[in-house]
Amino acid sequence: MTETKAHRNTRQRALILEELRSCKSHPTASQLYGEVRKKLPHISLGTVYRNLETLCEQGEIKKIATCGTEARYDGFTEDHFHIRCERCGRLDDIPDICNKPVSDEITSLNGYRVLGYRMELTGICPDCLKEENEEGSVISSR
Amino acid sequence: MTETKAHRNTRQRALILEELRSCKSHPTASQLYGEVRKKLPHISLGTVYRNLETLCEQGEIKKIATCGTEARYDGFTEDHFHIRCERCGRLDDIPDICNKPVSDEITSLNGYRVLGYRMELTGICPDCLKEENEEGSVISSR
DNA sequence: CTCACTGCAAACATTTTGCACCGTT
DNA sequence: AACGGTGCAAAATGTTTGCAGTGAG
Repeated sequence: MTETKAHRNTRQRALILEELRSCKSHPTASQLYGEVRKKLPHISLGTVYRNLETLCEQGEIKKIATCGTEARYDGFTEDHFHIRCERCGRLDDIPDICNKPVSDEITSLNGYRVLGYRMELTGICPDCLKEENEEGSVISSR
Repeated sequence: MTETKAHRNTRQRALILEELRSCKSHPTASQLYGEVRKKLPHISLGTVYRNLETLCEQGEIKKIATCGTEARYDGFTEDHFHIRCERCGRLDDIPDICNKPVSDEITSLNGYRVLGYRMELTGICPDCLKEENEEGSVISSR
């Protein structure tokens, strides 16, 4: 049950990981596909998805919960949080300004075994704010 | 810009809201479809989606960020958090045991205007834990 | 030489949308 | 009546998968 399958280090996988590590943003599978294709024009989207899944299993990258539709991927796995723009969907890292929301002592809750938590701030990104101001300060109704 | 469209109170919308309010779980659109169809057999899935969107806009319900594929809906809009089973996807409410993770004073961050935050604990639900034990305590590698 | 991985395309799953008709207001 | 909402079916979107061939180990 714990035996790990031997993974091969293919050019495709290496490039996908490299791309994800070198970009600060949190791209979707198809954005990655677009980037990697510049160096490997015949790579397929299916391969990108398969490798993203494998890399997640290996703990090399993380898949980010998305409120909307497309999944995002993060090349950095240390615990950190994100802020998401409610207007355009942009997703950025945030500095560790948060209090630890859950005591480490809580390992069990409602019968669940607690393993971790995930947090995301929401707001309006700088670009969308600028646009808003240009339109004549329409205040978001939240 | 702020004019709200007049909404009609249709049987479909009322039933969807009623169903969502009366169930403690956080159903997906098609689970709701299944339930509502018991009372209104000809309702269509498209109508369910359209009404869920409208109800969200009206602030009557909330759409819950999902790590996986299907969106979940919550009939209660007061701030509260969820715990999600990493094994089976089950999603429960949790009591307010969390410290406020973000100071109210933080209204701006990385150029964003901060509007709120969203948090979710992750773990293994009681049912999956039981199964795990029956299988001979395989410890999740997390 | 093996078998994990690939490209491709088809299948899937979820959500959105166009259209003609219906029913709240 | 007006027009927002409905059912239906088709389309769009995002992701997964079957298959035969390829290449890392």
